[in-house]
Amino acid sequence: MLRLLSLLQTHRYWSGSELAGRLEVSERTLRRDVDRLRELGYPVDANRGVAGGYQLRSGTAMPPLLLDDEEAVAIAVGLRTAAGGAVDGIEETSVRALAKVVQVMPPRLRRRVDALRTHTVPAFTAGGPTVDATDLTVIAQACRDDERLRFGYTARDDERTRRLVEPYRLVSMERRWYLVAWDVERDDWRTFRVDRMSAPKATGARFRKRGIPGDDAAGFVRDRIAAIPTRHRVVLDVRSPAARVAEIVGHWGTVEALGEETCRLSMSVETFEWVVLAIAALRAGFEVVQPPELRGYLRETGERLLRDSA
Amino acid sequence: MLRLLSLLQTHRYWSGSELAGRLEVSERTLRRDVDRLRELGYPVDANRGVAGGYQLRSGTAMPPLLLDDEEAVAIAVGLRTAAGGAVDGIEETSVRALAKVVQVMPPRLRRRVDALRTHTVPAFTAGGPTVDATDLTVIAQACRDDERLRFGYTARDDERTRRLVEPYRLVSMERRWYLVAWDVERDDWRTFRVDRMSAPKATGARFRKRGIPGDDAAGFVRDRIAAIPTRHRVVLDVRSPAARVAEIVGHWGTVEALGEETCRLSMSVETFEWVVLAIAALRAGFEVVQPPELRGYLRETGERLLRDSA
DNA sequence: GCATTCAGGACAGGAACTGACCGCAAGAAA
DNA sequence: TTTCTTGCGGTCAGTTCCTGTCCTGAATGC
Repeated sequence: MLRLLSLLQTHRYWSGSELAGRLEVSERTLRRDVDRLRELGYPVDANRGVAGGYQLRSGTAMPPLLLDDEEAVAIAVGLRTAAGGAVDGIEETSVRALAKVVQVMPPRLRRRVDALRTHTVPAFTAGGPTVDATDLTVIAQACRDDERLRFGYTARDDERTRRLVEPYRLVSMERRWYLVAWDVERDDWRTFRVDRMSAPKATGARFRKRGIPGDDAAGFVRDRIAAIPTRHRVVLDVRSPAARVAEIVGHWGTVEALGEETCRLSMSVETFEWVVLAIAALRAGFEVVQPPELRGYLRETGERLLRDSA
Repeated sequence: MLRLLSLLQTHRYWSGSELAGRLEVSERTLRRDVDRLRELGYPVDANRGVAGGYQLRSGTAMPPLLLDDEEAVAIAVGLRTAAGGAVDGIEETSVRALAKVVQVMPPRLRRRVDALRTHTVPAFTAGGPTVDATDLTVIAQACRDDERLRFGYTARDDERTRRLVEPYRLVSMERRWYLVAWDVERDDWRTFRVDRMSAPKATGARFRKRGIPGDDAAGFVRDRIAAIPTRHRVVLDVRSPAARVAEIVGHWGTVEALGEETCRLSMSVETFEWVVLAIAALRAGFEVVQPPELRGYLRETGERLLRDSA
């Protein structure tokens, strides 16, 4: 049954006799199995006549995915980058899915995933700390399974401590990961920045989850974070046709034509380096509309470039 | 049976009675089912005594993955970015896995994936053309299923044609996707850059795959590509401690200490904009070691920054 | 020691799976 | 049109194997 699903997933078309042979059953049984699949909600199309066969179409629910080794590795790697913040808005889900995949993944595949990590083309966080996706999954699993977690933590003042907590939830906010947890030794709720944690390990000891005050982990984190890394809203007027600008940096912000040869580029960035990158890529004159402090930054950078490239 | 696997995948610990209740079977049957799973090679651990239960460990093979909607979306999105070239070396596998996932994905989920695409934080291809992952999967599926493919193609000289081909294989090379296919109308093997293709559609007509000359699609592409986009090898001496430089741009190249306060940064980039980004992020003096033409580029960019930020 | 929880053998009833045989229908090619 | 291929589905009998209900053991933690 599962094998049938698996075969249907790998190759789109199969003839009845081929499938029956592969599964070592009679063709009648195969037809019945196909029927069963259909009853279960997996739509299997069939074509009659010469060169007919079966194929699995998309249905209303995800069927069990039967992956080979390589595909599993690819999925894990993809989720890893997504969890790292490459795509907005699905970090949490990615971590959850990653935890699930990693949990059932044979160790040899896990090693391959780890090996590939080193080859990741970095999303270039421009100085921002990166979190290790492996740690992230450990934490996510501990949250899910109500297991206590032990880790080292470097506080903002560089003080290093060992912590034992009852993890509550992972929260992704402003490109950073936070763990909301009950600190067992300090007897209180705390938030931890994941990039400041080291070597998190589930102790294996389970606990009964307690309710968080306000019942809103994300809100809790938001309240706790005094200094949210501000994103800057940047507006530039560029002396280049809107079409060209859109082509080069379009997926980065919005471009709005001001005339034949000029346009306005608006984008939201975390640090000004990205603006420099955009300007470099554009190879066109520009004018800073907003914010004023960007001018000083650009001037300073320009001076450095000019002086040191002599 | 599958439901049991699914439950074991979602939550790490389950007590026997809980599982039995959820599946509406007796506990004896549950134990037998667990046994069966174990015989199938899925290692289910069990803990006795108070607070005991079952958990799914990683085994020697990937079990069928049972995903909920959100997880499926996360996986598709992750694979999408990986296929787009965010991670070196697994583009091909990612596309294969993506094709598989997308094929069985209910339409409503597919729409969610598409919706999320627009929110993708771009890997900032700095002017390089981007391929649409949806097109990529269509092509990959056509390759896999031996279906003819119809699409529009814009050649290097901007000439637009309609093509009907028998797709052979997708090849990812130097951050670009190429399709190797037998052009039915031109009666010859051709390579197509995927980013130059528009609206690829499988016609549904299947064909018998022919062998490619040399039996090596990647080699075929390599031979056909005259101008491979060259990557520049850049070496900079930076007036900042190696540790600091490594922290900021370390995942981007290699850092080697030259003294207490200086170090050498080597990286391989496709375009010089990235060097500007690195210099901006470093906020430190530097000296270009290599290549010489980088100096001119930096000077020009510096001048523009200085002039236009006034 | 006791409660809890998993492990697993024996047994009987029954559901469901299987293969064999059949005629039929739909599509493609001659 | 005819013919061939391939999928569709009904019936039937045999048998596998799944299930629930006993039961006793054994490990774990209080």
